Amino acid sequence: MQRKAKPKALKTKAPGRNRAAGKDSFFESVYEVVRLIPKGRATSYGAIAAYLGTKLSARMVGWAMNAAGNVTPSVPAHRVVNRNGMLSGKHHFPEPGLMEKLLKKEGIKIKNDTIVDFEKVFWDPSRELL
DNA sequence: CTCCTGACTCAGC
DNA sequence: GGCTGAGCCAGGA
Repeated sequence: MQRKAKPKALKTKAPGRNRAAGKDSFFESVYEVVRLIPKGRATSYGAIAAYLGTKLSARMVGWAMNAAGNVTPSVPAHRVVNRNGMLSGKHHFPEPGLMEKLLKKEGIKIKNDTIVDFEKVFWDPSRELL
């Protein structure tokens, strides 16, 4: 699925661009929210993105996670999964299986790289935090 | 400065 | 009902 036909430079000063809590980089905001995720819970990129105001671009959340392993303290990226509850980022971890391993350790059941009862462990920042 | 990619998500076919 | 297309923002080459 290659992104063909790129819409040229349409960046007409995105009207949104909501800087959550006035962080220097929206990355830090993502880290903060992820770190706030209670143990035994998980959230989705879209949820975090929506909380930050960039729900239209859940990709950025995942992108931030990419750098998460580079920041301190370590961000529990394993608690962040896609909207389906599937461990999409497990492939990006230092070692495959580490993600579900950590989740299982917290009490979350994983099956086929997918969180069982994701709705139960789902943690919405805009709902729990707000 | 320009182009691309990327751990997503929704809508359409 | 599964897959493809398209949109989003931001950082790196």
